[in-house]
Amino acid sequence: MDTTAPEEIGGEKAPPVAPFSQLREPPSTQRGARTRAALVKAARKVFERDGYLDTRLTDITKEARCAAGSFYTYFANKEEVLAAVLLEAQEDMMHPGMGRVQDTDDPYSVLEASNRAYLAAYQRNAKLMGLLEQVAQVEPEFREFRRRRGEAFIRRNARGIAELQARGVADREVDPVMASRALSGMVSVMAYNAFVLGEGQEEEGTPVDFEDLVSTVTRLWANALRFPGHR
Amino acid sequence: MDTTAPEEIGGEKAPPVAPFSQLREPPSTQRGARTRAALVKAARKVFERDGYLDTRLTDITKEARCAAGSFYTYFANKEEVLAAVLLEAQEDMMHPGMGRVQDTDDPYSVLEASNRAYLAAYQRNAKLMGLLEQVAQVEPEFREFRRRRGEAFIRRNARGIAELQARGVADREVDPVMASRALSGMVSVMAYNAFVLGEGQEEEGTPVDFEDLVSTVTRLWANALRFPGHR
Amino acid sequence: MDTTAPEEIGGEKAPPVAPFSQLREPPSTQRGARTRAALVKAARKVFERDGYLDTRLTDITKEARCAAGSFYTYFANKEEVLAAVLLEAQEDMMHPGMGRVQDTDDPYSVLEASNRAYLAAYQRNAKLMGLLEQVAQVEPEFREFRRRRGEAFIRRNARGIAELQARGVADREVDPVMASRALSGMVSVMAYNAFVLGEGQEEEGTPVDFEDLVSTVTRLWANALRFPGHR
Amino acid sequence: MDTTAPEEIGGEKAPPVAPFSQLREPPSTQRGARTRAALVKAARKVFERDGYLDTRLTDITKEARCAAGSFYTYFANKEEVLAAVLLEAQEDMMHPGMGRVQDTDDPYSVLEASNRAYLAAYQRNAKLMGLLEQVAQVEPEFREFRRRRGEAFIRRNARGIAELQARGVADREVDPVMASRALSGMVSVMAYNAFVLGEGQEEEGTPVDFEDLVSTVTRLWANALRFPGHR
DNA sequence: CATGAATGAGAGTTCATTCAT
DNA sequence: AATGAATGAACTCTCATTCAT
Repeated sequence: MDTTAPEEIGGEKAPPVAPFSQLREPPSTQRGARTRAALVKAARKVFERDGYLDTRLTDITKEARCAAGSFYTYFANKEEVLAAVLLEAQEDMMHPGMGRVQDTDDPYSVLEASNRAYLAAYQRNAKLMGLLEQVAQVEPEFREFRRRRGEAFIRRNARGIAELQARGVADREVDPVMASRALSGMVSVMAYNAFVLGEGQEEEGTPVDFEDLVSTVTRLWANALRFPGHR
Repeated sequence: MDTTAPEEIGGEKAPPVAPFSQLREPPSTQRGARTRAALVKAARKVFERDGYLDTRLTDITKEARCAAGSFYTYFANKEEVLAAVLLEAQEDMMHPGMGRVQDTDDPYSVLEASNRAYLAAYQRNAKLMGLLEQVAQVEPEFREFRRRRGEAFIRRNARGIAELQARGVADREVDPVMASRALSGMVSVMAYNAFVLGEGQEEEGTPVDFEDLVSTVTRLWANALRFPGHR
Repeated sequence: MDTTAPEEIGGEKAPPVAPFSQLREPPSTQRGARTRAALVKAARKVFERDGYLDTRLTDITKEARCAAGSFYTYFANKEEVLAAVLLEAQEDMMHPGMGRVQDTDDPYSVLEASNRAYLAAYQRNAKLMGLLEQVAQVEPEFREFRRRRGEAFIRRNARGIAELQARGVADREVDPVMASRALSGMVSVMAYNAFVLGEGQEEEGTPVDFEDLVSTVTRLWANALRFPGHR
Repeated sequence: MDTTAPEEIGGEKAPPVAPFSQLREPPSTQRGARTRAALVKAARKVFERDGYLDTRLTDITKEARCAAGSFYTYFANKEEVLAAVLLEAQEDMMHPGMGRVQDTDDPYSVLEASNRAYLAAYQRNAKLMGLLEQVAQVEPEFREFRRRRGEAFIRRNARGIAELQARGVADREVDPVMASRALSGMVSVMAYNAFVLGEGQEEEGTPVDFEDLVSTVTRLWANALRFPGHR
């Protein structure tokens, strides 16, 4: 219930949005490649630490230990480095890689594994996801990026729901796409609240246990689609 | 399933956060009151049009037809006007006022009415909700404000779920608070996607019909809690 | 042979070019007017001293004894101050005001007076004329400004030549406009060489006497049109 | 009336100005010679296209298909390439090569041929002349270069005028040097207006016919010196 | 209370020049 | 000789905030 080709985002279907379509050509020398990599790494670190808006270009170059001007050898502006950062993290974030689900045909287990994988990936990249939410509020290109990422998940889940409906496992009354929007959304809000907002506020809220999260959303999702055979 | 005292936000339980604790005392003269009101109104307009970050203080004073300096007679900074704007809209946004649901005890109808009221309120204040999402990404005080608003809904819905569980109408396996987080979250994402992001993109997506929205989320919510006696 | 309405430049016939169409509205307070005037005055001084390109905006504000930011209260950029400077000097530069030529009908005297007035005005504003030549090489709007200024002189001189031809005083073989282009051009190069380039190089060239200049160009001009009755 | 030794500019009389006194010795290898030539050629192209100021060194190296650093193997800076470009074009610009004027002693025909040759050369090198005007406004060394070039023409024309005066063909009242300054200036302004400014504005002005130009300036020049025997 | 000009710190960006490879 | 990445000084412009009138 969770397998999208990476090109589906910023790829084949829709044309990539501005800052993602690499303008600068990749560095031709090794030294150049090293510097570029250092900048991307530094950018991720600083963005995650200070947020997109509070990051000055010089903070990045300082962190990457290079001159302010060097930044412009590789990127036209803040947006472009961020795009590079996201592109680099994309793989891991889109392919939760849910391990091998025992090839039980049991839909509940598959669903649970899928959710666990999604949530684990979200947690691993929590800082970046928080960053994406922030930038999406501010830069249309990244709003679009976020939308496409979301759509990819919604589409693959809608496909899964439709299959289950065909097999008589899921309620046929609901529209698979609408249901997918709602349930995928449900999972992502939970993830956002737990891993992005939940961080650093252990003092004031309930820290939410990872497995509780998995089982709650899985249970609700299964119920919502009226998986049969519930105890 | 939807009745919170307004003070619950920015009120009794938790102490109000900085920009909401009015520093300035209300203007003493009538003229002052008029100017202040004009500023708040202008601020809402400009914020909704240009976004929080792209709004310059002078845009607000220009819109309010008063001098730049006058702003500081009433507010210390951008955050404070925004707080005033939100406080003013709060009432409508927290008390969806779901009309009189026929005092049928039918939980499904009550749920549906509640969702309809929530979604309608969200739609009415869509611009402002979008604004809130934006500021929450940028100003901690508003992140807190948003959290409290969310918590209020979650708490009242958790209470409703617990009641239904007590009456044997809802699945007793799920934790009422966790379930409320998940389902309330589900509804709010749908609202955000439909009314905040959905605007102005009628061309590229499915505009989503309001009643479809209501029935989908209600159906999924009811299923998730395993309301009995489905048609 | 020398009377143009000031509006003829940047006026009625052709619409004014960008930096001349004052964007900023004039300051409403007296203090504002004072600051603006100080900036224009300072700008002229610095421009004439350092040239357009080597002038930093802060040089101007420093000279005007105001903060860097204040500049932008009145002008959008360097071009706009320069436009203000030129506009202010325009009057004097376009209306040489050749004194009262004895109403002798003597065309030679009239011509001579006209040339003397033109050259005197050029000399008075030599620095500014040099500046104009510089900017015209760099900013199309000012190239256009220079062109219009030139055209104004050419047109009025062409009119004068045509009249003299009608009265039988000037050679009827030449085209009045072409002749005016050539002869007006001749006078302006001489002025440029003498007053703009001639300055500060007294050591290396012949400083050229003002009256020699007047009589040379007048004589050549008269000859070129074959004024009769030469001694 | 038009024969100057090439050394007269940047040559014998006055010592050559900085960027013209070749610092670098000519490249020793063939490969070096090729690169240098490519750079000069590229520089001329880019300068003429973008103007001196808007040309970045990398634009030149890019056009020449060589690395940024290679530039400094041959030139110390922008000025120096430009000097090289001008030096290369100099020959053609100084020796209009007016064909063989039938050795009629007819001064009018000689004058006309001379003017035609001058104007044709100007037209051939119009872009470069425009460039020279631009740089002269910005770099003293090129102002000096332009001055010397002008002086060369003025001197040879002054000599011509003096001869005609001696032969009784030209008005003896005028000072040959002053007259030459004025009349040579007249021709060069006309050329500048027609060939440098006139380009690309065919739509808005009279494109000026080449032969009209020749005959107008020749006629006015002859008149100004009072050549006898006018029809 | 209202006004609107004045302030000035701070950010992004460019590009000639250097230099290790 | 050639390469092309690295450098960093310099400059413009923005806007929240103050304050004299």
